[in-house]
Amino acid sequence: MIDVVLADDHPVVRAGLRAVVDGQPDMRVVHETGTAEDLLAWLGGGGRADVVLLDLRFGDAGPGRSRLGGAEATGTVVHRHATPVLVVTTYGTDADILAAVEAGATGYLLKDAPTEELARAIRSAAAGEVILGADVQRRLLGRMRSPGENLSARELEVLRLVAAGRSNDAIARELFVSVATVKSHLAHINTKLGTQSRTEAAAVARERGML
Amino acid sequence: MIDVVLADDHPVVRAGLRAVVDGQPDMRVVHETGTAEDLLAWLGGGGRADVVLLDLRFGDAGPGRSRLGGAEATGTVVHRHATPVLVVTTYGTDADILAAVEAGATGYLLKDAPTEELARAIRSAAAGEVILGADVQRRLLGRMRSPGENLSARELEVLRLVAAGRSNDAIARELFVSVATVKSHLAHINTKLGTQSRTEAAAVARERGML
DNA sequence: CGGCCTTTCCACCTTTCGGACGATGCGGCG
DNA sequence: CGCCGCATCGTCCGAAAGGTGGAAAGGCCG
Repeated sequence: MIDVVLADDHPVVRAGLRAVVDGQPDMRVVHETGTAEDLLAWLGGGGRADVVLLDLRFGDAGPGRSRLGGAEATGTVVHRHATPVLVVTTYGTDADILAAVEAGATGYLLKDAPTEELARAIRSAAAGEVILGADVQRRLLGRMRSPGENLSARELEVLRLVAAGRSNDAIARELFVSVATVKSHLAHINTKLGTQSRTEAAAVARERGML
Repeated sequence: MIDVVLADDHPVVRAGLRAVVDGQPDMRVVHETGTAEDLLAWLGGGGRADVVLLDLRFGDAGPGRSRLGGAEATGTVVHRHATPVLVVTTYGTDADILAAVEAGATGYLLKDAPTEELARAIRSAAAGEVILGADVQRRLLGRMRSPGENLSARELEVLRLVAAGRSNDAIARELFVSVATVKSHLAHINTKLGTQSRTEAAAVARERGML
């Protein structure tokens, strides 16, 4: 019997996952939670499971912004509690997937996956195998081919502000550097992304999920 | 007994909605579908329901792009089949909400709404009442207050290209007008949105879901 | 240690944008 | 009919952004 923990901030989705899991003869839901903190608290308090299903987007919409992201939670669960994490999320942007995989997620599925695929993935995850959905694999490959992610931390920071619509001057003031530096970073960004302008860089960044 | 039809392309979410509905003593699921075409075919083929729960985002992720959007489906169901539609979707951008409300949706809920709220909304919708989730109401108000959507069709077209990273020159060539015209539109856009630059306008446009 | 990358900055120059005018023609509306 | 909003073009000018070509300081790694 596979013990499954559900961690998703959408009650409806949680109910759906529960329905799928309960519909399988060889698995059951042992805990259900809507926040990452809850999940870690339960695991820290003696709870144990064979696999954790979690949504990468925790507290994304509400005004009480990100307290604990899904990626961090994944890392903690995998490393501290030695429990495989199967990430089940709605929108699989490249950045999300990469973050999850880097955090040590055992699998990554989109919510529009059929229920049989989900059940199969849970069994694989419980067995310790790494499984990525077909969609996800395609996206990962596409990402690898594209010349992405060479950006340094600073450059990414600049890019984020550019995408937010700030001017070079505003960015310079915000980062406590000179305008020349911002322009320099931006020049590198444009080179690395193969773009011609700040706006195009912002568009490409969004497309690739680097926001 | 309230007869409910589920229309959502995510099997997991569908299972969740079914679990919620089946958990209520006064309602039941009479049909379940993953595409808008299916939904319309079922209704057209003699099926009837007291309320339709549907996801605005149909066929959004896959490569086989949008065939029939949730908004169009909503309009058809409401007007042709005189059946109330309760939109239940993940991300409630202003544009989505507006589209749904304009299409005649009876209600609009985010998927992170608690199950009781969902059940209440279904009852209200079946009774013909218009109900918007608390989150949604807040967003709509915020939208109304903000000086948005005064943009003309042409301006919006320009804005879209700007957000895609095109230069004025490229936009001019793409729209078969002169650069002066593009600049003129952009000037109006910046005035209407209260922005200072193309990049900022693009950022604001994304934030407000005008993409 | 000597490259290599990152981050910071500079100067000079060209291109692009944005603001501030104005002008035309078109279509709707009272 | 005049007025207004929209779309289309124009000019002039200053500001912002981007390209080129540097340079210096610090970190990392073989």
